[in-house]
Amino acid sequence: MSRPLQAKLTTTEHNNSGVSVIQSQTTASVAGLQRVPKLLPSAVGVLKAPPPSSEMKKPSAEKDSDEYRQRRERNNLAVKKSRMRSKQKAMDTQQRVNELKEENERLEAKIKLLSKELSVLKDLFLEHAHNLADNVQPPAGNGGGSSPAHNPNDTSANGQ
Amino acid sequence: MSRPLQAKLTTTEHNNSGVSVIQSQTTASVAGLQRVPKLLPSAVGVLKAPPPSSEMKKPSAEKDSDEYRQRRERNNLAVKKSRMRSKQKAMDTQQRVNELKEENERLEAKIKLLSKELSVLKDLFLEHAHNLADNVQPPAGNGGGSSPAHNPNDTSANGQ
DNA sequence: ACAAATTGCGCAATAC
DNA sequence: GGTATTGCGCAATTTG
Repeated sequence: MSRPLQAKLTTTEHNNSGVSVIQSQTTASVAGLQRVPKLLPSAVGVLKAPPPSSEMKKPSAEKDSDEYRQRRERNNLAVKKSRMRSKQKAMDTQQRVNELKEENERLEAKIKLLSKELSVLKDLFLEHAHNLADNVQPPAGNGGGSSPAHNPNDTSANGQ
Repeated sequence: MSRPLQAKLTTTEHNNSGVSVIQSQTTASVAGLQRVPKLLPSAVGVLKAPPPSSEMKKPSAEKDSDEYRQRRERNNLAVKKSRMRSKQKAMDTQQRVNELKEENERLEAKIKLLSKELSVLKDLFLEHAHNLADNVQPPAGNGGGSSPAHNPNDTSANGQ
């Protein structure tokens, strides 16, 4: 029953319509507290001593304090900034994904092209090789039988 | 007054590990109630018509309402969910970037390899072509002089 | 009209 | 002693 309601117009800026969220806040804050801080092992050790006495460290004053208000405002600013950055970063990352995707396609296309070129050259090579083989073959005692059969072996399986 | 404190364990989900940070809690809640200015920013824009009468749409009741509380809780849940997703998405995107980057490197390496292969083949080709030219050249009146000299021209600059 | 999903915002705890 | 981050709840808005 210390401070019913009146803390609203303390601020010197933004909105502050008449709407009040008094108790809901309570609830909220309670919920907030509920959650345990992640770190500090010390807390763990402390969880056994629920100080029944002295519930609130900063009961009334403190929030009226000019200083408090100032700090809050500063923090709010920082928060805003931080969130903006965060959002920006997310967008940048997304952008990066798009760029990389494009680049990827480009590279893939190039690979395709090179592969094709390569296969053409290889074929040409084989052909020539065969021709050469046929020509080089000394027709020793050639009895009319022609055996141009060049073994149709593998085309050098492109392993990769 | 209406709803002192007790709203914490109403929910049936989330953590609530045994660990408790009692006093900070109190402080927090107090702080929460204390300040009220967090209402609608819309009000800011509405600065032209500050309805003196009927300040708050939901003055007292409404928040006590079981229904209100229920709605809030549901929304809180939804918010949490949404935020989780958002965060997850961000992480996924980042992951995607990494994957794409890797893929990119792979592709780039492959391109390098293929290029090399290609250039080798091309060189070979040229060489053969020259050899052929030399051979094909009818050595008419071969006087024992051997001229295997095939012009050492360019190695087909690899244009890119 | 309604419920879930998003979004902006402030608070407080914490990390740095 | 300060800013930066993070989780959270509220309320307004958007979306289906």
